[in-house]
Amino acid sequence: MACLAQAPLFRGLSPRDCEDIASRAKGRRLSRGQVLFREGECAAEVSVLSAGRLKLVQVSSDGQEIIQRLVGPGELCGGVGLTPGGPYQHTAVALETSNALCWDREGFEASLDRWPILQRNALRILAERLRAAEERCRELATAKVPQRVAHVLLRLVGQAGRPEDGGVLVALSREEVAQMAGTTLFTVSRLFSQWEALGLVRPRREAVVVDDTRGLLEIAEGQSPLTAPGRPRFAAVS
Amino acid sequence: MACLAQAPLFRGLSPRDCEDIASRAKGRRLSRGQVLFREGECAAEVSVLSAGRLKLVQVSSDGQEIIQRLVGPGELCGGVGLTPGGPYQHTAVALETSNALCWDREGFEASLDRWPILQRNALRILAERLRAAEERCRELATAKVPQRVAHVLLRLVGQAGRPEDGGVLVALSREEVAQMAGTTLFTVSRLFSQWEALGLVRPRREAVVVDDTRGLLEIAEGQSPLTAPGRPRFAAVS
DNA sequence: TCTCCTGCTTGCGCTAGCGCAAAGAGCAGC
DNA sequence: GCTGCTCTTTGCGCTAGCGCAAGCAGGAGA
Repeated sequence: MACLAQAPLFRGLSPRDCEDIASRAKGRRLSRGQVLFREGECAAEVSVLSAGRLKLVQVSSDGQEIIQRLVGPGELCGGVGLTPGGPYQHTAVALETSNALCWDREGFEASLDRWPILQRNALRILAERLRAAEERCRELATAKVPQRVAHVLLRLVGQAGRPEDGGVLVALSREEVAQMAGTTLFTVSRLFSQWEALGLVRPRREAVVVDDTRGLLEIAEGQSPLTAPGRPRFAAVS
Repeated sequence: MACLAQAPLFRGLSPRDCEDIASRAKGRRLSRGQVLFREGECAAEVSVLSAGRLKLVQVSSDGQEIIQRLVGPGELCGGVGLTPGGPYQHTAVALETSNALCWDREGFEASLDRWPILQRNALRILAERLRAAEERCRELATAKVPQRVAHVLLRLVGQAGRPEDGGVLVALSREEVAQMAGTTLFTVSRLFSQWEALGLVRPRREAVVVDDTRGLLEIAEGQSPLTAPGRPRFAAVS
């Protein structure tokens, strides 16, 4: 339960209050592939992940799946801030064996009222998440595919990387990376192959080892010749 | 000041409290093109628009501008939920003559503490905004350009449309529409021309009149042959 | 009325990236 | 070991949409 005190949601709360709140939660265990909640269902619970990792996916009307976000230990997911009775926005799928603390909506909102810091923290978390989502929009709207994939990889290294002989292993399939970057598994595969030739990454089955973060950063920033082969566009000169 | 009571932020507050809070605000008048705050500046204020319309823009490292959101009367913008001292996420530019009520960050946060409903409302607003941003991500990642432009137009009809002989006039330039849909002004112009031939819209200078909402909806949903000329993709059959 | 300016249209060429199909490569279970 | 399954790679063709440039047009101001 020590992890709870470090969760952004509980920052500033006394350990005693943390424990009080945690004691009201129901613990849920998920093995890889299991679903914590499903997009469109009535949002009955709010959860904080205590161990493991989830992906939050959405599926568009034509059946395309995209990954909106990964959730790691200490992070919040579920029906936060939604209007009562509203549906979950995502389907939460465990990427590995995970544990979650789950409160029913009513109980959680009662806690928000009782500990104002909690509500303040929730506001901060949503604001930060909104910032991230808008940044993603900006990137999808303006950046080329290689830049986006490189950026996704860099985020994943920080968020879900495990050290692996000299590099960092990111345990996601080509398809999942594609679903985070807004492209196809084919294109991701091709990019990985190119980057392997440059010594940036080592492709693995359902994973990739990142060796040269610096190099990926250059691609993500668009400084690499790989992403800016022609002439870059200029602003009008006065 | 009657509009304040209808602003989502103040929902559930007594008129008396509304007035109290409003009296602490500084009123600002903006004429078309003026800037209320600028991306990257220290976020000193929180604002509610009382009249007019703003666009919230971001510019990416390579100079591309995108429009993240429009703000209408009663809507909130500025430094909400940010960590103290953090920067504004957008530049707010008036699309027409506008009035805003502005609180300094400290005063606003004090009000949040004093009226818990206020904080609850802010949470709802951010959650809704997050939902919208994620939907936009999904669309940018999965939908084709004509679908996205049609969808932007439909949103604009509701958000910023003025009735105009039989249709609804949306007063944004091709470029601005492009910046909302993640494409170029050329492509938007071409689409408008096509749609004009179908009787869906009437292009105007720095504006467009939408005549057939239904037709645009079909394009946005991808049911129109215009957006799905080839074979649509299928899920694998068992 | 003429001029200028800014925004819009449209033709043209081009390429990034998609989508398919077929072949390879790990991994599990028998 | 062999078999089958799923994930991945890669060649190939194709087209949506970008980017430019040239010309058009609607307002504002002189």
